[in-house]
Amino acid sequence: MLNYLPRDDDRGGSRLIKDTKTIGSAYDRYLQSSQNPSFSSGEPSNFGSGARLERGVGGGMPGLLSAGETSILGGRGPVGTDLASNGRGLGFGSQLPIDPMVRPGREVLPLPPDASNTLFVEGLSPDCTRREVAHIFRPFLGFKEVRLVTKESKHRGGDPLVLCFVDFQNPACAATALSALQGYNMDEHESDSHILRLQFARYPGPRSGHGPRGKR
DNA sequence: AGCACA
Repeated sequence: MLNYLPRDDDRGGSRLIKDTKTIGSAYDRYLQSSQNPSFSSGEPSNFGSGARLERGVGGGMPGLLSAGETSILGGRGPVGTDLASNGRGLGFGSQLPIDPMVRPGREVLPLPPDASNTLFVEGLSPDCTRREVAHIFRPFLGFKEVRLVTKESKHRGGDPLVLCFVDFQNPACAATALSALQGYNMDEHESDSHILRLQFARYPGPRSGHGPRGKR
């Protein structure tokens, strides 16, 4: 039997990403870079190609934001992305434009030494829901899950503080989301009351780690 | 200005 052979829509390239409208402004720079032809080869817009790769494991819109190509520092330079402003003294990425270990779909990304699979996010409004936070992170490639933690305010009568931990499949994916959403204002018109601050989680733990530690 | 889950 001839099984349905995959249409050459990945080759034809006639199909462009058209769902980009639905994404908010915070993702624009990444969408722009996603449309950059230079890595359109490495990043097949796997909307139609089902049998392609299962890179979009976590989310509904895979491939929109890939952790690989946009150097988390390069795409954005302005304000204190603490990744960039850390100034580790290394020319991030400028040294190795292309690495031999680069595989299609997973380029190397200059990561800070403390990078982990899990992001620690604060600055969420007390009434934000898990679903809402998940919506923010889900478009990012490699997103796995989000866990909200509510802590009581230190001051009496203060609103409880909501923290959250976001798991990704690898530190590169986490770093991309971190860089992209750093300083993201959840309610812009409400003044800068809630601005997201993201870090790598201190103790990523078994849940985000790739198995039991102690590989050897 | 705060880091949980196993």
